Amino acid sequence: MTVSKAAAVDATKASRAARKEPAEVDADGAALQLGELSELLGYSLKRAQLRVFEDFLCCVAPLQLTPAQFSVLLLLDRNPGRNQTEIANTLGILRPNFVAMLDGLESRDLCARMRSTNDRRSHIVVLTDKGRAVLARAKKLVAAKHEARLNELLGPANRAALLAMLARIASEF
Amino acid sequence: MTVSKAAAVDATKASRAARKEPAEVDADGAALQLGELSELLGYSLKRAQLRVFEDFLCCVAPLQLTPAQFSVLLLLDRNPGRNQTEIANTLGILRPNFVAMLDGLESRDLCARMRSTNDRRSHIVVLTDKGRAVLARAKKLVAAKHEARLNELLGPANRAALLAMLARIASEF
DNA sequence: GGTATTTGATATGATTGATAACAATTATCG
DNA sequence: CGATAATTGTTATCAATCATATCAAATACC
Repeated sequence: MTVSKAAAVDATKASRAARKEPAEVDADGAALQLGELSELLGYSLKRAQLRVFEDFLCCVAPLQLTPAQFSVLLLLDRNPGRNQTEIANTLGILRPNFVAMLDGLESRDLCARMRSTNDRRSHIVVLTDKGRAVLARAKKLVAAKHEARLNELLGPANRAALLAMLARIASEF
Repeated sequence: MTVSKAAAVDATKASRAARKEPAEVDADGAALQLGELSELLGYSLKRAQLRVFEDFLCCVAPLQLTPAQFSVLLLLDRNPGRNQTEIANTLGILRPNFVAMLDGLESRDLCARMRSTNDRRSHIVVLTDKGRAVLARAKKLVAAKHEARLNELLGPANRAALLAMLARIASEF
């Protein structure tokens, strides 16, 4: 996936106009035929996912948050008092990889690790005030710019149906 | 994305039963609340995409093909006489990264590079007989095991609607 | 109490994605 | 024609993601 923190710095450069479309014609007159590729669910899934993440990155660029970072903040806000392993597991992030991720958020004072009093092995991860503020702003940006555009493209009913099917695939496939 | 060639070797290990579900309960009784995360289209999109690729890898494991490799073979079959740049561009692969990918396929005798007679800079990429045979077998596996299961999960109408929306997002968002 | 497990962390490797640069070839245009 | 620009495949290189093994501290289990 292309959701680098570096890319977040100038995510606007990835705006639709300047970007090179995958199947775009190349001054050559004949675009290639996707053929059965367009019937492959996985292919369209990946393409759509890349596009959506790209737009997310762009919309939240002022706050310098990647989708993964945003999901961590959301989860921390919703589930106070949890440790690193619980947060990471819920998001499908491996514990070793979650360490550096938390380091990044903590160095920006968006969250903090606190030793648990019950179990002094675990670090309870808490949102800081700044973290809550950034999350609130991010939510607004996502709702107003990102999800709103998707709603506009698909229509509310289709969007809901899409979401339901994706969730179904993720959990029942 | 986790579609490594190494993973393809033992993709079966990723079968549903043995895998650790992201939001699975951890012997601890309380699963975390996803909250607004479950309303984020990008989140479900990514989750579904990972799951679908995982299953694809598993279904095509006997042929040792990743989704990306399969897409290249499909494209070569459908668009004979094209050079590396055209194939790579269509799939959204950067030219430098496509070199190693082609090396892999060519070393397995699934395709071959031929110098173009018109433009001696370009390499026309052609499917070999073995490539065509592997592609044919892969198509059957994908249709019978992979796409069939998705059809079963969603139903044909929903599957078509999902595909249409994803394609819409990929191309118009 | 002694062993096994869990938690956070480090190190490390593999894979993917992106950019710069280069040689060979071709296109452009004065 | 001939110089310059552009294109093609390639290499090198870097950043980011993902995965595994391992470790010390703390806890759980018998």
